[in-house]
Parts: sequence; structure tokens; C-alpha cells
Amino acid sequence: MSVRLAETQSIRALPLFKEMSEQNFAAMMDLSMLQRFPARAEIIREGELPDFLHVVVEGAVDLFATRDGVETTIDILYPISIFIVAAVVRDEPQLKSARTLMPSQILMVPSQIVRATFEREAAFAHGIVAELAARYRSVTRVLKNDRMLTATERLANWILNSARRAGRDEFELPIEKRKLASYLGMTPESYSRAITALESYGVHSRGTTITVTDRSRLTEFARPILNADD
Amino acid sequence: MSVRLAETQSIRALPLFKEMSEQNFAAMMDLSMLQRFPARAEIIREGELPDFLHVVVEGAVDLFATRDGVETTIDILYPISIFIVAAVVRDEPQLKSARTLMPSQILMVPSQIVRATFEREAAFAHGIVAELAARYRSVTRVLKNDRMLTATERLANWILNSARRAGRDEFELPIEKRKLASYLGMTPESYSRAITALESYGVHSRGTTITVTDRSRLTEFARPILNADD
DNA sequence: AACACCACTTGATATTTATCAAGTCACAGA
DNA sequence: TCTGTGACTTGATAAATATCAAGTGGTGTT
Repeated sequence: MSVRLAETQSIRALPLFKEMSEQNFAAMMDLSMLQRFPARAEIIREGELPDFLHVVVEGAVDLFATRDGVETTIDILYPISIFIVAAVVRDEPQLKSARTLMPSQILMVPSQIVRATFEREAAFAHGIVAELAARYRSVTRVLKNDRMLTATERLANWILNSARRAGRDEFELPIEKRKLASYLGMTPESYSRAITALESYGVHSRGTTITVTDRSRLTEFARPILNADD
Repeated sequence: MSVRLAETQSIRALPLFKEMSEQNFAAMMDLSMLQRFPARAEIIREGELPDFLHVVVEGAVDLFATRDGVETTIDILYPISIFIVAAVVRDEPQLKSARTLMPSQILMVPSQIVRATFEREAAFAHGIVAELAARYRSVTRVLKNDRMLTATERLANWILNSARRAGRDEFELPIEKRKLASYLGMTPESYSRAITALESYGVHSRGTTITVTDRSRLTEFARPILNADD
């Protein structure tokens, strides 16, 4: 039921935990579990009360919402990130389901420990605030993009941001196209057409490789919303 | 430059301030301003760094984003609520602009004071966390609605929630229809058609009055997303 | 009372996107 | 190597929504 110290290095480095006292951090890890999941494993389900704060240590996690069997991807998380922070803090039902996109390692910190530590240690509380504020801003940006950009423009912006993050004009799709489509709020068919349309605006796509061949042309087309970083 | 004590009663009662020490609260109010704005006054502009945490004390405030002159309403705030919490906490550019929808009173707390108090007093930090988590969840719900419901379904859900909040089947639109349309992510024309369409599903609209004539029928049509409270 | 303004509504049409239906292609397993 | 599976693509069509263009109606002003 506890996590070995050797495995906590990268977790400790997270903004959320960085400033905590060694003692509180150790106590928290002692009550947490580091669990391995296969690909496509369901981790949490929308509507349930959160038992754990989750940390993606390895792999990738799909956060999605469902309605009548239709699902939409709200966020995709890679190491090292945290999820269902808000539900844990408020002890309210989760708004999203989560499943692994590949074999993954997830650290699970019991909700009560999170809330208790939160009360006890200011440094941890600050970490939670920073995390929440960042996520809040991130969804806000997604909403703005959804409301004010066409599907093709959203894809164009996503490509620009991915290239920027990769530091080069060529990068690999980290996930299936259909999943990316859902994340960008469109169908797989629309994704396919959008990427084809972008060939005229400085993007080349072959297999899972995307190349930005004309950054300024693409930027002009994308007309990014201010601060739309993600 | 300071706020009279008599005016702070309702502010003090906010979850954000409720648990604070009298001393810190007084110090904060001393450095804050309670300002009156006419209708349609611009309060903050997207992209700027936040100088103040704002509290809507009286009136109503429209939080919106702009792109090429087109704007979309992200949230509408009534007393007593707080805005640009995330930007203040992170000291990053605001993602939304704000303007009054009617003559309003706004309490403005300087950002530095917010951050300083946040460092100093755990109770206040907790208040910030609760507020952020609540807002994060709220935008998440809006995004889910946008992604998975049609415009008419979003309106249906909004009506159901409004009626529930009002505690009766008849209520008044608190804002212009065009503004509500924007908030629900549609054009005024689409709003008009949507409300007409809902006449067949237990809704009656005349002027600024909306009446739910058949709640179960409307609920069946709206098929609300789990936990979609706002 | 007449008028002007503006939100709202309604109609016609265009655009965007989803849906349905075949394909095509790559890859894993027999 | 063959074959099946599933993701992806492409085409045809439908649905949802926006846009453009007149109206309509209420309110406040002169």
C-alpha cells in the first residue's frame, strides 16, 4: 500500500509536491499506491466520488465525458500530470472519466490524505492552487477555441503548438488520429478532411508524422486566439 | 482607496473571505476599492495582466472573449461572485474581458494583496482553492454541454436549471436574449428558433418571461448531462 | 401622437460539420 | 503468404447552425 522512495523522485519534482516538507511528502507516499495499468484500462468513471488524486507517472491518460454512449475527449495527459484535482478538493462527483491510452503507471493518493495534507501544509495548498488555476485556464482556452474557431483552425493551432513544443517543424502524433479528433471537438472524418485542407496552408501529413512546411502561412491561417497555448 | 466597514458585510460572508482573520480581512479591505460602474462599462480587457481581483457586489458582469471583433460570452456573474481568480493567482494575462451589463458595484482588491494574503493566511488560501475548483468545474460543464448537446438542448437545460434555481416554473430572463444566446454558444437568431422549438416540449416564452409548462417533458428532451448544474 | 431606435423574430440561403457508406491501407496472427 | 481487423480516407448526403435580409413590435423621446 505504499510507494518506494526511489520511485518518488519525479513525483517529488512536480510543482504540486515540490515545496512540501519531506515528512508530509513521505507520509503521503506511504499511504499512496503506484499502480500499473494496461492500455485501455478504465481508471475512473464520471459521476463517482473521487477516492484518489491521480498522477500520471508513465504512459498517457484520456479524460473524457460521455452522453448516451457518445464520448468526447476533454483532455489528454502525459507524465507528469495530475488529474481530478477539483473533484478531490471539493469531494464532489467527477465530471470526467479516465482511461489509459497505453500501458501506464499511475500514482494514486487517497483523497482524504490530500485534503488532510492540504489543511496542514501551506506549501501543498499553494501547489494545489497553482495546479487548479492552470487547469482552469486550460479548459477556458479550449472552450474559447471551440466557440470561435472552425475545426480546421483548431487543428491548425494544435499543430502550431505541437511544433513549438517539439522545438522542430516535424513531429509525431502522440495518439490515434480519432482520439486527437475527439480532443479537438470533431469527428475522425472531419479530422481527415481538415488535415487535407491544411496541405494548402503549409502542413504535410504522412502516416503519424506531421510536418509544418510553412510556419508563417499556417499561422496566418490559424489566427490563434490570444494566449491559446494548449 | 479603502472600503468602509459597513459595506463589507456581504463580502465578508463570501466563502472566499469567510474564514479569514478579522485583521487580515480589514487590511485587505483597507487597500481595496469599491467602485461604481455604469452599464456597459469595460472593466478588464483580455490579454492584460490582472491588477485586481474583482468582486461583483451589485449588478451583473459579462465575461467574454473576443476574436476579430466577434465575441463570445463565457460567463455571466451576479452578486456575490469573484472574477479573474486564476489570472491573479498565477499573475498571467487574463483570458477574458469583462464589462458590466447594468450599473454595478465592483470591489477591487489589488493583486499583490491577494497573493500576499494568500501566502500568509491558510484560511484565505483554502477559500481561493474552493473558488478555483468551483470555477474549473463550471467551465468543464459548459464545455461538455457545448460538445455534446445541440443548441436547443443547451437552452432546454439552461431553462430547467434556471427554474430550479428560481424555485418556480416561471421566471424572468435576467439579461438580454442576445447575451443569453452568446452565453449558450449560439446566435440570437438560433436562440429565437430554439425557444420556438421548445414550445412543443413544455416551455412557454413571452417577452422576458419563461414558463416551464411541462417539466418532465422538457427534462426528457433536454437529457441533461450528469452534474451539469450551471 | 409621431418617430426613431433597437432588440427580436422570421424567412431564405449558405456554411460547417456530422452521418452514413464504401473503399483503402497497414499490420498482426494464422 | 494470406487474411482479418480496425484505423483511416473519401464520397454522398443530411443535419445543425450561421449569415443575410426583411420585417415586427415595444420603448423612450420629442
